[in-house]
Amino acid sequence: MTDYLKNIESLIQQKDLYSIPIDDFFKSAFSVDCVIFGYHDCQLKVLLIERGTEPFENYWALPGDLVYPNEDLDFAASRVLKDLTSLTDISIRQVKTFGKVNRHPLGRVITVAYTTLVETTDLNPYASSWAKSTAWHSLKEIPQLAFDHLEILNEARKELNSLVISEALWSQVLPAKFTLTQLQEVFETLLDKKLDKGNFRKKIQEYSFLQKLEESQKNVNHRPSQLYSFDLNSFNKAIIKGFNFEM
Amino acid sequence: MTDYLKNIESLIQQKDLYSIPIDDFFKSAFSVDCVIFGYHDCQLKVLLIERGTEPFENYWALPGDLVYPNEDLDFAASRVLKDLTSLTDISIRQVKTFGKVNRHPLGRVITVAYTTLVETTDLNPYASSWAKSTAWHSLKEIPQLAFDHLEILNEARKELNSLVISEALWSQVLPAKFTLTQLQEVFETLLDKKLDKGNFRKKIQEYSFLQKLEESQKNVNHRPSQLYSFDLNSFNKAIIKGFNFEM
DNA sequence: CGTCTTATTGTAAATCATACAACATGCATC
DNA sequence: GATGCATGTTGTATGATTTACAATAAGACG
Repeated sequence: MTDYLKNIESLIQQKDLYSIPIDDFFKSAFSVDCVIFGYHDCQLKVLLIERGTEPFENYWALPGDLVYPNEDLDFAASRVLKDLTSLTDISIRQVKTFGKVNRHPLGRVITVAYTTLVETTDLNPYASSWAKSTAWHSLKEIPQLAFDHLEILNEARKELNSLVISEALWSQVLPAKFTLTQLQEVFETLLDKKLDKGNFRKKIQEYSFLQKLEESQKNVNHRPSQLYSFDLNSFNKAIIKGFNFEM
Repeated sequence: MTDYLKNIESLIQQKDLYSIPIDDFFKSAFSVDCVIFGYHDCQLKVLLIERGTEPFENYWALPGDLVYPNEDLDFAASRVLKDLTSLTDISIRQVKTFGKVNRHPLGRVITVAYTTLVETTDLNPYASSWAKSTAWHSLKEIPQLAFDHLEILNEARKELNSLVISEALWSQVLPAKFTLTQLQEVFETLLDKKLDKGNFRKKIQEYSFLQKLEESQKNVNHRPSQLYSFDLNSFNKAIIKGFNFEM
């Protein structure tokens, strides 16, 4: 028995569970599953992989992975995202942990769900060796998913709206210079409702994190729109002030 | 190698991590830690245990436990609560999962934090065999805590306010028949601010989950107050309708 | 220049939040 | 029983915010 397991043994003993062999506790693993939402052109999709191995071979699933022994949980989520999409510096947030006993047919695996929002065209997702393919799926046409991934997806979708606001995830799907109409479209897509143009502008501009640029749109066959950029510093200050914002 | 581990091996192979020995993945465990807030008489406290064993012997810590091999995660949280307080039928909610590599000195242990709110006097918490003592601590006087438990406590405190509203946790700290003043006191304690009596009443009564009873207070040396009860059915209906409520 | 399209600003009405006051009611005391 | 006390309960005036909708602005294009 390794030193490591001896340590673990002392852990177990703390809990007065002498009747359960120590090995039984450490026959378990944890994984991360990523719900990567993609936005493009007023459409919201989610990135799924097609599994190439059992269990659930040929099923679609959320991209995920076991967590490395020496890897922080949050880091593992960023790694899965990066391996799949090559995107870094993307804010990815924990949603919830799923831990039913039988959620994985091969053993006890609890999984921590993470979610984020990216621009669909920012990336060429590629299938890793054990996935047959990857594809963006409209949220209205989700195929049957492996494991409890449909439940995970639904929880993440619920979480998305608040993250878009509280974490400014919207800034990840807009170009560095954007118009207020583009910004409004992102909100409308995510909230799945029309917003009044005038009211949206009044409200959003009360917050200081929108920086009016000297520039405006070019080559459009109508009145060109003022361009704005996202000021992360002001946004963080606003968060500290305790900042409350609904649409 | 057991069948179980063979299964796990196929799990690992899916991830193309042949360079990492399978055993390394399964030298990890997961636990639940419970942030049990206690309310009584306009005071908010948290239930801590004093550790009787290493690591962190003699430190105060959140009550927690490893998750049994055949136990759902949510169930484990209820079990910890029940073992410690004998309370059942209490709504306990997941807060967040903490998974830094070195958060536990003895090995890789990720922990899922849960939180709830109970009436302090509803229970006599008793120390289990590996805890020297348990006690309610005021949130203003938290001793040094074991592990990353201070961080967990702070996250749970942030979550508490929204749960009090969205999950009606307040109903767990009031008697079956209560006055609006009592209800207001719960909100004031949790939000840590005074609320206007008239406005509070107007707002809270717009929601249908407060049921006016035929009864009123007895034996008080002032005008007796109308008693109300909590109607869980209406509350659930309100939630389905998508229900938004701030104080 | 006139028309098209979208951007931007304005405004009236309705709704909601806030602060504060008035009144009600049972108990205690005289 | 009349009076005062303490808290419960209801009302209202004010201002802030939201909402719906309209008016105007500005560049493209013929």
